[in-house]
Amino acid sequence: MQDIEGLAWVPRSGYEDQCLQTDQGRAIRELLDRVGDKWTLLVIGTLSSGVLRFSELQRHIPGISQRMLTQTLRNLERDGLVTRTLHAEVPPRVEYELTPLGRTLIGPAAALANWAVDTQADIAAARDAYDARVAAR
Amino acid sequence: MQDIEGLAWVPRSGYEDQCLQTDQGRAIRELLDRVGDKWTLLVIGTLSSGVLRFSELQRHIPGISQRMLTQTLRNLERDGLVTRTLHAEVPPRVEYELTPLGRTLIGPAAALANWAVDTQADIAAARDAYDARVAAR
DNA sequence: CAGAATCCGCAGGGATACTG
DNA sequence: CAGTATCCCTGCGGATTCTG
Repeated sequence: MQDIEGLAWVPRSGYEDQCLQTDQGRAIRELLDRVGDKWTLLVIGTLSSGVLRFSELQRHIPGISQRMLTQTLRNLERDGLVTRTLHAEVPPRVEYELTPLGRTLIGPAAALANWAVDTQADIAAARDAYDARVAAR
Repeated sequence: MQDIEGLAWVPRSGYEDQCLQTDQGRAIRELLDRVGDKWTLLVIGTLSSGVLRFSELQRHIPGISQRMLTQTLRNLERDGLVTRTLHAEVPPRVEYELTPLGRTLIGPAAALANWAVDTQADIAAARDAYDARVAAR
């Protein structure tokens, strides 16, 4: 863990320095590289409820292809956020589960998801107003 | 604001129902559509420290092009997260600022950014271990 | 200064077919 | 069942040029 107090996303004395050029900027980039794609957050959200096997995951996440589910799970496994357990049976059974590290992402991610839900009405209204303003011109 | 208690990203009674097929799934999609691109979170993070004009924003966010800054700001303005104030001078001066609604995003987004910083060492280690395991085979 | 418009490369991701 | 491999296409975003 490293100290990030001076880099948090909050007002500083002013904004004279370029607060996003260093660690904070990199943090955001890494974050987006890791969970900013189309499926990762959905997979994590689905796995937050417990262990699931491949086909179950696919059924829980409508629209995801085999290819993308595999790819997403591999990346998560590589990052240490998900474990993959292959049971040597026939037919094979593979179970996926969030690691303790992966579970630490649930809180922040859920907060952001809840933000999306809480603000959707306001944002839709703002959008309509904006579009009306543009159309009127 | 609508009730989302039953849809939060937490363990439910089990996972027998498809928790991501409805509101929660849509929330994540909308979230990613809105802030999942390459620059939006960086712009919001930069504006969290106060009012900035176009050129200042561009200087504070290394690597962003005029095109993408403009586009990002337009979207944020349209969603009601940022205000654009054109001062009728010559040369023109345009100032951008987070709206109260936009400011509500700072907390959740910062939490996620901090997660990225806090976990980067663990994730890098997991990655190295994974790659070593794969290379050894 | 703050943009609008245009061109273009390439990576994310969908559809499909095949395999241990 | 749980993948892998291949093809293909869309659109994100960079570079450049032009304007009020």
